[in-house]
Amino acid sequence: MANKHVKEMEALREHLGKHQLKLTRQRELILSAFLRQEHITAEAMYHQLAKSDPHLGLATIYRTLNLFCDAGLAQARHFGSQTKYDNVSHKGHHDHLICTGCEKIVEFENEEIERLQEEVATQNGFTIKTHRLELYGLCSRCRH
Amino acid sequence: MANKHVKEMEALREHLGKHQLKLTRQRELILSAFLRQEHITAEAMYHQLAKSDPHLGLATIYRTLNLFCDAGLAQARHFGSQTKYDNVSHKGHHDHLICTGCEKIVEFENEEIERLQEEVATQNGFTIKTHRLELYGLCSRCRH
DNA sequence: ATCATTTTGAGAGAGTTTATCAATTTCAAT
DNA sequence: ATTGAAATTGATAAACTCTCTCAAAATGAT
Repeated sequence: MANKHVKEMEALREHLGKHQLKLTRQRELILSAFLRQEHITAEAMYHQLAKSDPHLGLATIYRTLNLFCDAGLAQARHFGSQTKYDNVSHKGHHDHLICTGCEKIVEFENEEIERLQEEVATQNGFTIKTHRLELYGLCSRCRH
Repeated sequence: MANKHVKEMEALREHLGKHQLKLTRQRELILSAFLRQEHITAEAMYHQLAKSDPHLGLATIYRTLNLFCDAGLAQARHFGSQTKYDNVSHKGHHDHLICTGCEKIVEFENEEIERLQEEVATQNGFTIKTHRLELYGLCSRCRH
């Protein structure tokens, strides 16, 4: 299980080293669990990990997920009242199709859209660092 | 000032009428203030209106802005921990360029991007209801 | 003007995320 | 392997944003 995520583990180590931070049991555990998901909230991860490690604090989950964001492994997305953390380590940037019926999330990438975004930004004198694109609607199953 | 926003006022009246809701002094006041802004949080509007009407409650601002959303005059957008309400009454749908340096927000529309979004949705069996596209970066002034 | 219904204001309450801090763990230097 | 300075953790309090509650006030159809 651990050897599955060597690359991400290495990326975390590198970030820690650069910022005089330490590698802890909790950080390894949370990274491993995080990489098994596509999108997860801190709360959900807390409950999930409580089974194997009942004393892992919620604050630690939040701190660690934010650390992953700093390290470029995760990306936070705010949905209404909750924040979901996306795994962006192993794949490139991606956008989301979200079904408002069943909450299903489909990821997609579209080169052409990305290119047009750059174009719009340039026209307005902006240099884009990141972006978010979310399409909300009904999936084929929920349309009925 | 009031006669500037006759159309929106009429739209609100129509919504109220259809849902057996009442037109109050507060709703008029908040609508008038809301239409003078592009993007505003409930909290900011609360402080802004406190000067002229110290007893206007925060809950009323929230209730009223949500009412405007129902009426199609406003649209809520979640940014990190805060919710901004956009004025969408007088213009069509638009997306945002956001400067992470000075918080400036530039609106834009791009037909081609919208078309490609539809295409992606169709490919995945989705029917889009709404979307949000936000580009984050630095404006020309903040790049230095 | 009357009165059923809706709305308001003020504060309590709910939900999510961050701050605090003593105790513990990490890791570089012995 | 041991030490010790520095970082981290867990538990809880606190902060923050937004909604709920409910008595008092306002609205608008009659």
